[in-house]
Amino acid sequence: MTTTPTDEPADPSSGPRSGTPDTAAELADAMTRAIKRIRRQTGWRLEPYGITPGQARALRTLAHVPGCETPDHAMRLSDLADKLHIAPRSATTVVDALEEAGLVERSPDPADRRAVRILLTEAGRAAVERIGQVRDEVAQEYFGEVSPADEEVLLRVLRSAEARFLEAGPPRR
Amino acid sequence: MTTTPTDEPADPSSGPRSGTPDTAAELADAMTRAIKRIRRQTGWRLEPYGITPGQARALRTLAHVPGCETPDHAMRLSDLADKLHIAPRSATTVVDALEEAGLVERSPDPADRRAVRILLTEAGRAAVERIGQVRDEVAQEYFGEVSPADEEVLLRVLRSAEARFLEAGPPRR
DNA sequence: CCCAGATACTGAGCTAAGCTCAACATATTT
DNA sequence: AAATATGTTGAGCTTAGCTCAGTATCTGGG
Repeated sequence: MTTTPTDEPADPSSGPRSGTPDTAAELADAMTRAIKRIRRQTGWRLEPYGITPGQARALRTLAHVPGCETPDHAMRLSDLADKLHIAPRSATTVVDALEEAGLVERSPDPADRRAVRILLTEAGRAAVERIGQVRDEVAQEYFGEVSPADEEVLLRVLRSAEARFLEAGPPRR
Repeated sequence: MTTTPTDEPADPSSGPRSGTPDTAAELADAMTRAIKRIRRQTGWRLEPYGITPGQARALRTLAHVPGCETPDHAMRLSDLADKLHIAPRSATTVVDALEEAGLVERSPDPADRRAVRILLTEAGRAAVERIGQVRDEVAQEYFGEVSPADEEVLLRVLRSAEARFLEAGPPRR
């Protein structure tokens, strides 16, 4: 949502001048377009490796937790579901596919025999590596020309907006 | 893709300092998180009106073309498909739903009897209005506290990155 | 110690939103 | 006029989600 109607064509020269009340919306739109393109590019470049966008998300999520190699720190299936904002049952399917592809393996939780820990395999770690490279590469192509000073502003602003949002209560609905 | 693994929890205080080679990727991630949250919020707030995210995209796209009230300037179904990056056949289904909901109506193209022009109905225009309001509202909540100066930087950077991208050849694949 | 209720996963079957391929009507070119 | 190209849609498939119910296990109160 808040998707800009004009995706590709959008000419960046138009739009409200800063300070206008709807600059925020314009900002969101510009970011939406950028992210959409970056995601599309990234998806395309991972296709040759047989990694789908959904798998990439899952792998990155799994790899993100510290100690994700060990059966007592790696994510549980339900944790993965939470992070991905999908139902636990759906995470089962995602993990099935990853396991099928040899990128991940289920390991019993040492402390809770109901639970399953998801461990990255060697191939899984390699995939995460590739995903990171592609991600960096694409982002670099898109934002590489931005001056360090501007980058600094961007990051600062995004982070503070994020912090404010998170603070404003847990994701309400 | 290029989706940040840690969605909600991501603490904005971590990450590479600016200037680091992968700042660009960090930027993309931060933007991804922001956009995701904005989209989710927007979707939720449109639910009560019975407007799905997909419909909102389509409506905004349709409303975007100048003269979209007249059967000889309004979008054709295939144009809509292009803009939405979906197959023409899929646009048929989207339009079916919108027509069903009374937000849109098919009108024969005066100049090409194969083609169909998609006109917004009165209700359709009202829906576009609501969508715009919600979009502004959510964006404002997320980016409202950003100083005008920072906003200016953000928009400038996003636009120039966009321009550079578009210039770098039509959406390659 | 045992049981009632909570929790972690998964099987079965559904839905939404995309897709392709082929049919059909109409345009355009030769 | 015929051949080819274009715009839309019917039929049927795929993917990524969902819920609901079932099984296995854990945990807190008696």
